Amino acid sequence: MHEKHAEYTDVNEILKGEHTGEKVCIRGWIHRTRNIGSMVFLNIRDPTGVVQVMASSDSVENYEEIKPLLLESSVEVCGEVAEDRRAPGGYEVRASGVNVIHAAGVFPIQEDHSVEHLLDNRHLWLRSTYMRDILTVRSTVFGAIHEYFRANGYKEFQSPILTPLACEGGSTLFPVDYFGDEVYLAQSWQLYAEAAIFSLGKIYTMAPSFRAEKSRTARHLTEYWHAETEAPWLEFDGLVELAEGMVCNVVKRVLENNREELERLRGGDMDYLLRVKSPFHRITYQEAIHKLNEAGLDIEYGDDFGAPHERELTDIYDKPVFVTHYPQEIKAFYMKRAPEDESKVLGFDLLVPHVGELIGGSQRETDIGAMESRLQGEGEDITRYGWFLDTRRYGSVPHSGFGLGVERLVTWLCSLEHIRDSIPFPRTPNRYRP
RNA sequence: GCCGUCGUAGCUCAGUGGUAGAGCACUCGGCUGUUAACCGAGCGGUCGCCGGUUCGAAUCCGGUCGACGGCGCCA
Repeated sequence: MHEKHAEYTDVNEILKGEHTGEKVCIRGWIHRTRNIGSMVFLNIRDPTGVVQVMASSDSVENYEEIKPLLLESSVEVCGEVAEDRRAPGGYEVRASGVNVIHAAGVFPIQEDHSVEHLLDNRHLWLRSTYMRDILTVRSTVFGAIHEYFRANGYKEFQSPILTPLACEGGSTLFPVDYFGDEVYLAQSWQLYAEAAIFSLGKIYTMAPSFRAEKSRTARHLTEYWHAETEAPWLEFDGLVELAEGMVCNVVKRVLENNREELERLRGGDMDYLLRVKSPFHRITYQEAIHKLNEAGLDIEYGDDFGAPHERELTDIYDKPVFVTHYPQEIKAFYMKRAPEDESKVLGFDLLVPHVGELIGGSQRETDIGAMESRLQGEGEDITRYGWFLDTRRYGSVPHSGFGLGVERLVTWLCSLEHIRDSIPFPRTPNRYRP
């Protein structure tokens, strides 16, 4: 046993050659181990990287204690850093002391693993380089979204998670027993936000949203983080610019802060991300239908896009693409009609490769009569929207907002096969554990 | 909700009607420069579950449960 050390060195500093020849102490977990008689090699992982430690029966007094250590045991190691081409990464720590913090049991995750096994052991799989890289990018994404809105004068506003009403007719809600009454887990912040802009002005949030749809796809979660914004006096063109600016800021920040992680996750293909700068492509729904028909897909004006249509549109363009001016029949009741053509709405979707719809937004309808007839047309009980309709009764102003699926953003940035890896503990129709 | 694939050792899988297999992990032994170390030995099973066909079922049939992949719906 050696004495406690006040300072520990990050593994990545050793791998950058910053401590060669010095005595350092590191602490972390055994990532891999190789034992050849009276010498053992321990690859030690900390949050910054993995470095090889060499310990022999001559160099450490408790060699017999460390020789049988299993993967993921936690240790402190002190020793001299040496540059050595035989070591993975080119550097190793030649141990003079190894302090066993905890000798782990047999770790359930081995080299061979299935998707199912990794999901069952998600709490342990978080330790993988893969998950660490994604969650590091995710942290930057959350920070960049907060930063963008605050830098543009937006205040953060919170709405309730337990709510008595739906936001959009079609979506399915998770019911919750509220002392005998039925309430629901929120699927959007928007309706409450539309009440708050009259007080705070420009606002945003990042909060969980819940959808009880049994969507079995690589881009749906039942619980996801929803970045939403709402602003008074903001009209459609300004809204599109706001969305574009936000995405650009996130891309800029992850490229600045997480270049290494992104290169590992994207297999070195960074060209696409480096292209993501203003302006994005902007086409109308009508133009999109035309493009799709030209490309040989069978879709008529008035149909909503399916996965193949979104895929084709994102393939055509080399950057994210805004699709605007959808027919009002296929969009939500709260979207404002386009003044030049009442059959269309001032709404947009931002489409990106692989994940499809990243953001949906609109200028909001302010005509209370139009909203009421629209809700009735969808079979909604208008009395449940009483308080919300008050936002159109007392000093109504033009306003706009959008919602972004944060996990879809992370999935897109990291080029993930499935959205479940963009969140630490994914909730999907078939899975709510661990 | 619809379509499809798969459930065999702790993990990844092979096994198409006749005594349950391999690699890895783990345990023991060997090895002073390993790179997913290597060599030898050992441990390890209600073949998802229920029923049926058969002299005999991991294998064929029916049902059921679970997971995964895709579509639809959405962010």
